Amino acid sequence: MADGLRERKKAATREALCRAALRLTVERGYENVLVDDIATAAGVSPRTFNNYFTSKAEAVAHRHRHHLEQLARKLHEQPADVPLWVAIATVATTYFGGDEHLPDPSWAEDIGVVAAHPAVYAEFLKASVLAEESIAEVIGERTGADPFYQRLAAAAVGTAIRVAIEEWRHPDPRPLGRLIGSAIEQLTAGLPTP
Amino acid sequence: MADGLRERKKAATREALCRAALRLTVERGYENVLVDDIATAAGVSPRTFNNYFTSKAEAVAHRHRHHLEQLARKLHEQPADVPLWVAIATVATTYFGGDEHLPDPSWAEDIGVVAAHPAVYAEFLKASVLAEESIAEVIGERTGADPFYQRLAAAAVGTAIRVAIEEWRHPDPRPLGRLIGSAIEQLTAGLPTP
DNA sequence: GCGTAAGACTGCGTGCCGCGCAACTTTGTC
DNA sequence: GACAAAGTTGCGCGGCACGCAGTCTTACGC
Repeated sequence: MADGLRERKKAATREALCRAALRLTVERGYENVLVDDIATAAGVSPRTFNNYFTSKAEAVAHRHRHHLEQLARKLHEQPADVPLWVAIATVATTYFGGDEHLPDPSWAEDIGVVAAHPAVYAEFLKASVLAEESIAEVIGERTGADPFYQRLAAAAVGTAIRVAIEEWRHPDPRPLGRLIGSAIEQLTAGLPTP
Repeated sequence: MADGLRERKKAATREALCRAALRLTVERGYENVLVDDIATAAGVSPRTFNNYFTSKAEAVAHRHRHHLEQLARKLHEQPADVPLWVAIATVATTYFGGDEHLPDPSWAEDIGVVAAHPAVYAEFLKASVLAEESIAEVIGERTGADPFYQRLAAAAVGTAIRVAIEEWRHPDPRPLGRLIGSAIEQLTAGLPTP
């Protein structure tokens, strides 16, 4: 059974844990949050925390992965006759740029704050790469391309979003959606030197 | 003084530490290596280890960063009249593909083995991104392009190498140099769907 | 329904890690 | 040669990740 009570409870706990981890870290700073605090905030024992995440940093970074996987879902829902990169550009700019679609509005800012800690930053990158698997899969469905292309294209998408977020936090006055769009545009143009 | 005894000693210690970390981890597996072991192997006190690296995983992944920064140096040495992406493709394929240029020949295999551990993998990605700063700088010198382009192009190079390494380890029978070349070629062509 | 097996949560205990602190030693400068 | 600056080291501590075993909850066949 893919959707029993068990599964939903687990998903809810994981959700509660990573939300609490991100929120508390934004509020107090990474060093001032104990895993006990996160566990308590999620209504679960400290020991259970490590049944879901292998490190505190991983929990904090997990929401980023979640959102990238949402992106893969949205991409999957795009009509099949839309060219791949048009679909990607559309989804990425609206999901991350269109402020109303995002479940948590301050997310982009939050991860920027949180990723200031080296350990969290590393996990943020890992989360991004893990989510690329989902994106690669969708690209495979759409194009039927070889696995190498799937992974490379998915990685390019992840990279575009990452660089755009970093540029946005620099800060670049342009809105995030526009920066992501610009990054994807330059990539699909073959990165010609301007 | 940029090159006193002090500086050289520090560099030597850092080198010894991350070499030992990588070697021991390849030999015994990440879990079976203590920081004490690494410190001892490098001829330094355990406490000193954390004066150079903030975590064991960081030390293990550091050689990857080192090699990417060597790549940036090689790129810098390329004649200025060579087009950017030709220079990048040349340097990347010869440095990582041409087996004789690499200081440690088994490096590509080693990082593959070592990155099996999630914590190390995260640090491996972080190392890659940190090295991108050096690459971005060189790209800036060569092209005079805006910072956004610099970072995006550098990130694309890092991504191409990462995906090629993962593909190579899958394993794809093609040699690593050729995979990197293919990745860069597809990127500079704008990732057309095959 | 009901019993049983599988799975999840929890408390406890342990070993390792990262780092602050305060000596001590080495390197660089005048 | 003396003084300042920087690096190394031993000590100690708080926290983290996880193995283990017991308890409670969910799933499923009858």
